[in-house]
Amino acid sequence: MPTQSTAVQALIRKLSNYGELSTEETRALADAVSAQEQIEAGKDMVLEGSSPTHSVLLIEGLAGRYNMTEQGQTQITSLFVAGDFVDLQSFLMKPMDHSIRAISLCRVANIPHTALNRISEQFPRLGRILWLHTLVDGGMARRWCFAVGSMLGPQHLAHLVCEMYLRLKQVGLVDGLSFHLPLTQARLGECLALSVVHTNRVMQSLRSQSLIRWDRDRVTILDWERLVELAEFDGTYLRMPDNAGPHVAFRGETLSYGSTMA
Amino acid sequence: MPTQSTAVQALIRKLSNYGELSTEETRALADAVSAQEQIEAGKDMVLEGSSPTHSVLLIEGLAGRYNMTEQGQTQITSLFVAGDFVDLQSFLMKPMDHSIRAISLCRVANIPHTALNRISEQFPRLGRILWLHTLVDGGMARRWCFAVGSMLGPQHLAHLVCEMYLRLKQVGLVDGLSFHLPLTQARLGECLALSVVHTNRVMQSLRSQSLIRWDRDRVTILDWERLVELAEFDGTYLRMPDNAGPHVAFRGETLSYGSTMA
DNA sequence: CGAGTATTTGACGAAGCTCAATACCTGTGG
DNA sequence: CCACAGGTATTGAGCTTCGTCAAATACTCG
Repeated sequence: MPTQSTAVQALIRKLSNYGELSTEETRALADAVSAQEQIEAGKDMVLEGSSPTHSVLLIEGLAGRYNMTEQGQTQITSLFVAGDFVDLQSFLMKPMDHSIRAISLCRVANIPHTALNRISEQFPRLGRILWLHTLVDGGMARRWCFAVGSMLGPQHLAHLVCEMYLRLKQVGLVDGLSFHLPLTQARLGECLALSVVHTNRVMQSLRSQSLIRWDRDRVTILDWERLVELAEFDGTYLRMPDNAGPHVAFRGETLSYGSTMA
Repeated sequence: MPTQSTAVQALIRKLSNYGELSTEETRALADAVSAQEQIEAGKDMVLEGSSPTHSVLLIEGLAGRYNMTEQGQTQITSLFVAGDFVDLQSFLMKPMDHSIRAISLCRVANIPHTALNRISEQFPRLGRILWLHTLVDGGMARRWCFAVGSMLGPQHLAHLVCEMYLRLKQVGLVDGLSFHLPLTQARLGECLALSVVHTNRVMQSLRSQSLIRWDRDRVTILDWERLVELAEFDGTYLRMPDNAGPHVAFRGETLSYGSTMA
């Protein structure tokens, strides 16, 4: 039986990317995390218009942030993997202006906003780290927007695969150049702002160029270098401490998150 | 000669949307704001790849956050108006993963990150308000992404006009249903992810429906109700304290930003 | 007036959408 | 084991939105 500690471990791993955590800080977080819950694939875990009293931490599974037009067209604006806070911003900003849905079966834990309030008062440095977490989330949203607006189908898909590879690698969920990504072509189209039919054709394009294999839930990168080149991928915006990709070039001298905190 | 106090006033007005500021907090901010600078239209004020030591406050003018593809195609992902912090996130997150350009002649002031650090330690509540400011910025980026991904030209332009109207109204820069917006069709196309030619045709579409007038730098809304309807516009994501539009419906019971702070 | 920029128009091509049909895959009950 | 149901992937055909190229028009400033 997975215990609460699994949730805390995921959270600690995520946050310590942005700064070391003391024993007291770790304990404070551990005390704040609720028991885990399961959420079925396709069910919403946070609803647009609601004013949450706690934030949701994703322990396992794939989730997505989305908005819908009145005709029911869905646009996914972020994907979340294990270790991600899916709605930390709801701590300070309510009501929700989007919903969050479990794409595969998810395990989540909650942290009450009262606890976040206490933690960030008592441990200002940890509060900073939480702030930074929301900033990285915002930076990823801007990059997603850039991709949706300026890339054609194949480039965009290549970009998404690069991003998901690095994010999953960071949390230890890749196997060589292969990883589990339970996105149907319909969901993928909602990420790329493409119809299902065209998503299928875009995927065939990358397959025929021997860039990726995508079989059911399993994605395999066949040529990382060419994939990065096609995507014009630069992972700076992911704010990862190590250059996680096999050959990824990060621009900029040194990655210095929160240098004013040092 | 506009003095430094102009900058502080704009900043105070902006931040007090999210919470009242005490005299001490106001003074701390005033002490932190530098003298003003001018930045010519078309010049960058913050560069991708750089690691700023201060954040830039826009006092007057129009600025835009953008990314460019290798072939030089530009995507604007945010617009900034008077009173906006254009890169508050660089306080904690460096290096920049995008640039910010003056679209018209801009007046700006700087706040050193060392000062932000001191302020947020000394006045935790004000620190929270700054955090919230970055969250609202992130929320606007997600909405922009939604719009780019899911709206056709005319609806998207209508949405942009609705947003800019409310944001400019909030800082007192509208005259009835008319406002100054120095965006050429080329720049507008970079916002909407459309070519200049098509942007022109989209604009003619809204004009021929008698929804807007857009003459040089001046935009006039001719029928707010129908414009909102076309755009499916819901201003919740702007987090404005009052329902600023002539007839805008905000969804959600009460706008409660930072309710955990109360 | 003349240069430079911004807007507008026309014609044609490319990217992507919709509709419709077909194939495939997986789990269920008989 | 098979048949079936429901979801997912794939293909083709015709259409829409939007891009590119090229040219003409208008506006602004010196």
